[in-house]
Amino acid sequence: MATRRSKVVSISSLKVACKDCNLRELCLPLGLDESDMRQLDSMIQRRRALKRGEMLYRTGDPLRALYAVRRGAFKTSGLMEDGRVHVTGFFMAGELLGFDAITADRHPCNAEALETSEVCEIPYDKLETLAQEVPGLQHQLFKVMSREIVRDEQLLVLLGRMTAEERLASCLLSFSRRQARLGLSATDLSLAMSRQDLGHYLGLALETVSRLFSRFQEEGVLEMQGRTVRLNDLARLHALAGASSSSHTVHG
Amino acid sequence: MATRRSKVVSISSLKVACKDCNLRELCLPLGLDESDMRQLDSMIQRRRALKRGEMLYRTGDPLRALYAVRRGAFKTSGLMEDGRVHVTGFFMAGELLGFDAITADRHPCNAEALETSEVCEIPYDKLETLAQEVPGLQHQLFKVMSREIVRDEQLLVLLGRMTAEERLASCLLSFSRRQARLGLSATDLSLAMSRQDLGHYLGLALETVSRLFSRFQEEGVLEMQGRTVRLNDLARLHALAGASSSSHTVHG
DNA sequence: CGTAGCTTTGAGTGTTATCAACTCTCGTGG
DNA sequence: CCACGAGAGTTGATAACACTCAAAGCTACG
Repeated sequence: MATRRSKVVSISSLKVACKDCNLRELCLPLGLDESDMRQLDSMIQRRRALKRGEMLYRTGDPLRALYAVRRGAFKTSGLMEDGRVHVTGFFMAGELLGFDAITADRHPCNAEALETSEVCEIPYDKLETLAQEVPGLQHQLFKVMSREIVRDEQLLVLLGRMTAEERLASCLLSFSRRQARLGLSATDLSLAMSRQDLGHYLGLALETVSRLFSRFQEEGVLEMQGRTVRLNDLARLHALAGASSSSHTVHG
Repeated sequence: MATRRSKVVSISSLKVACKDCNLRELCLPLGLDESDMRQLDSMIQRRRALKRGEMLYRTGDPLRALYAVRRGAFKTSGLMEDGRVHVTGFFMAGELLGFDAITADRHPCNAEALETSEVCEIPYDKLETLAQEVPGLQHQLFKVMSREIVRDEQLLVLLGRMTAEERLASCLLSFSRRQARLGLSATDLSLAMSRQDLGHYLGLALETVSRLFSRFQEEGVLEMQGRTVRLNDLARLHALAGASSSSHTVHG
C-alpha cells in the first residue's frame, strides 16, 4: 500500500506542463512564447518512468519519439560485433536524446536508465510538423542538434588526444557544470554510473578509472567514497583537464 | 595569361545550378522538387574556390554560411590550449560542413582545404527562413544533421574502443564507400591528406599510420605509393576493421 | 638541382590494458 | 539482526600496444 501511494505521487509529478517545468529554460521550450509552448506541451503524449537498468530504446528500434530527461540519468551505448561496448553519452535532466535516430528512422544505439528516471516523450513526426509552423521551435531544434554535434566533437578530442588523467578530469568538470546549470552544487556529485560505464565512455579500462579517482583523492583534488564525489579544487581539476580551447562554450 | 584563362574556366564551372549538379542526390537538394530546388539555388549567393591550405573558416568566426563541398576535400580541426591538434572530420564532394556553428553562432573549429576545392556557400539565416517555408528542406536538414551526429558517434567508437589497425581499416573503408557513392572507384583512392592528418583524425601518431600502411601492404590488403592507395581486398579490410554493428548504415 | 616537407623505418620507452586477488557495499533472506 | 552472496570497486604485477625520439629516404616544387 505504501508503494502504491508513492507510485500515485510519482505519476502526478509526471503531469507537469512545459510552462511549469523547472527545466524549460534548458530544454526544448527555450525561447518559445507561451502559446507556442502550449502547442508543444499538448503534443507530448505521455511521460514515462523507468527504473535503473530499464531500456528507453534499443539499437534498431524505429524512431517514434525524441526524449527529454526530466529526472534521473541515461547512458547511450553502441556495441561492436565482437561485443566491445562504447558509451557514447550520458544524459541528465533537461537534456534531449534520440536525435541520432532521425537520419535512418531507427535508433542506432541503446539508451538505458542509470537510476530511477522520468522522460517526456516527444513524437518525432508531430515535432517536425509543429516545427514547420513555429519558427522558434525549428530554430531551437537546429540549435539543440548543433549543440549535440559540438558535444560529440569535443568528445572526439577527448578520446583522440587526451591522456587518461585529462579525460577523467574533463568528464568530472562536465558533470559539475551540468549540475550547476540545474541549480545544484557544482562540487558535490553523486555519480549515477559505474566505473565500468565511465571507462566505456572515456575509452579507458575500469581499473584505470578507479586508479585515477584514487590518485585525484591522494592529491587532494577531490574526496570520494564510491559514487559520491566532492570536487575540492575545481581550478586544479581544470588544469588537469588540459582544456581544449572551446571546452567552456557548450554544455556549461 | 594561361593561368588567367584557366581561372576563367574554373569560375564558369562554379556556376552550375543545383538542378544541374551531379551531387544533388547526395547534398542538400535531396528530396526537393524542382521549384523548391530553384529557391534553394537562388539563395546560394556565391561559390568559392580555395587552394590547398586555404581556410574556409577559422575557430571563432561568426557563422555566416554552411558549405557544401562541390570539388576537392576539407579537414576540420580543433586545437587544445597546449597546441595539440585533433582533426574532427574530412569532408568530400557532396558533403556539408558548418553545422557545429549553429548552436553558438560561431565556428568551433577550423576548416581547411586539403587540395584545390570548390564550395557552395549557403547563408545560414536565409536557409533557416527557407526551411520554415519548405517542409522538404526542413526535413532534409534534420536528416543531414542527424547523420552528422551518427557519424560522430561512430568516430567515438573508433577512437574509444578500436585498435590502431582497426581504426585505419575503418577509415579506408569509409573513404572507399564515399568515393563509390560519387560514382568513382571503390578501390583506387587518392588521399588528399597527410599521414599526420590521418593520425590526428584517428588518434594515432603519424609514424603509427605509416607503419600500418606498410603492414597492410606487406599483407597484400592494399598497394600504395605515397598517397595513392589501391585496396586489393575489401573483404579482408572489413575483417580488419572489426566493424561496429551499425557501421554500414551511414556514410556509405 | 637543391631544399623543405613528407614518409618510412628503427630502437627504446611509457602509458594504459590485462590478469588476478582482495575488499567493500548493499540488498536479501535466514 | 546478522550472515551471505553478488556486484562493484580497489590495488598490484606484468605485458603490450602505440608513442617518442632519431635518422635516413623520398617527393615535389621552386
